[in-house]
Amino acid sequence: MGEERDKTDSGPRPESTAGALIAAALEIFGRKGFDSTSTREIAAVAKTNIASISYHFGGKAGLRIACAEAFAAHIGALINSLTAHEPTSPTEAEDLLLTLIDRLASHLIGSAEMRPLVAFVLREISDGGPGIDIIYKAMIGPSHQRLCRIWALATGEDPDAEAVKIFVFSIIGQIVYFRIGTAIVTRRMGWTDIGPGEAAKIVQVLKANLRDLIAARRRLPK
Amino acid sequence: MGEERDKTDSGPRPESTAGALIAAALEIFGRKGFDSTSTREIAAVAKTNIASISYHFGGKAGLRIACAEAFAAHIGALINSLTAHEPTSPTEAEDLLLTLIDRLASHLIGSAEMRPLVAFVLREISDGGPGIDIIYKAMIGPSHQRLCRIWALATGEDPDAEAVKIFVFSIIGQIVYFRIGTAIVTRRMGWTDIGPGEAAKIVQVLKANLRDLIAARRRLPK
DNA sequence: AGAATTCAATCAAACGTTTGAAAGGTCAAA
DNA sequence: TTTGACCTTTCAAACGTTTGATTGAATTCT
Repeated sequence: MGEERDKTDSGPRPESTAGALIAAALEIFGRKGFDSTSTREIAAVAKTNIASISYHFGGKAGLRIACAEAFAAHIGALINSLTAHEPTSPTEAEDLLLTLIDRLASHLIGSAEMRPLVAFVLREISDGGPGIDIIYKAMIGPSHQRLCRIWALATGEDPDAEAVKIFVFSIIGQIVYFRIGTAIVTRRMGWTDIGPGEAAKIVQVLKANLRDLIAARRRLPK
Repeated sequence: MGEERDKTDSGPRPESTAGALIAAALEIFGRKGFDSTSTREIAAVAKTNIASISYHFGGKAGLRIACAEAFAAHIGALINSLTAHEPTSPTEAEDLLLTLIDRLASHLIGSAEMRPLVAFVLREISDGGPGIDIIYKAMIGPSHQRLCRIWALATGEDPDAEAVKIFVFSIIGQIVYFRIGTAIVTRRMGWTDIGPGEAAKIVQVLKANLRDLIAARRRLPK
């Protein structure tokens, strides 16, 4: 029973061997994919022995799940911090919506700190990996539901309507694509990469889009 | 100990070994990723010997590039067929824009025929594979540039403006996400998968979004 | 016949995992 | 305080399997 976690620190711990393995695996899994990552490379980056992976996580697959759990734990606090305030009026909901999209996009696109975590999650999703379940429950499910509620309050639509759910996904899709298709975007834009400066320009466009969409829906009577 | 193969078959199409390998690789690469796909599985699906891959394409990496080229050739005709008509007025541009998004989204999300091709391309993009160059030149570059032109005509903005380019990517991102995040979307929506029926609902939302965004931009004076 | 292609068999390298021993820590008994 | 048994953790080495690629003979086509 060698399971222990440090509650004072957020994210994977670089101190213990298990924490170092999770941190290393999270980064390499995200960058190269699960199958393309060898246990030897993970152990080397974590500065430990290969056998530690089997010892602590039962194997490579177990380490993958531990990475998803570590991400969920790390992102949980961030989600909760954004869930503190609940809007009561449509205008308040609109402001909150714009703020949330700003934060979400900045973290997803621009943040260098979040880059490995985001890469891991996106790869897990597009690969249909076993981490989807954990990630969905910890992050996507609650976030999407909440965004639907706020959007419904802002526009007067039904938060449980199919079209509203799809719409919220389309907004998220706008953001996610700039991470997935970074190689394409940078090439077309003439950028070398998407740093904070480029991310700011993108966020500006996405916020303008959302503003226009809210205005268009608000104009329609219930 | 072998099974006889009738070469004088009257099968549906007499496919060459190279063609069968490309078709098989395209499908498996798209579904499982390049590294996770073994040459043995490709050869088995293509009903040929492993050595054929090295013989025809010089190796696994060569087959990957051949897949990208095959996709580019296949998609080139489709792109050209949509590029036939050039709009002259803003309203004409708006109609064309909506039509193009409809076609693009239907092919990307709903089409069962295109599914393997789309999966391969998206994986190549997110993996930063060597096929990006071919795919960009054959499909993404021309398409994006053209969409920028049409959008600019519809709204009176500058087709070379940075914000316009980013905006067009955001529209594409809306579509792509429903392919990338199919596992997430179906789970939240309570669907089993995204077939033609679900795709139609999504396209409807995306077209409404685009309509609203055009109206909002059009309203602003030049 | 001669070139082009496909085949079974085989190669070295890399893979994830396992092994048994060594190292580190804890704690009750001496 | 010292001792020694016990448990956890780390380590080098090796395991069997699978990988992409290659070989030379067999087959097919021109």
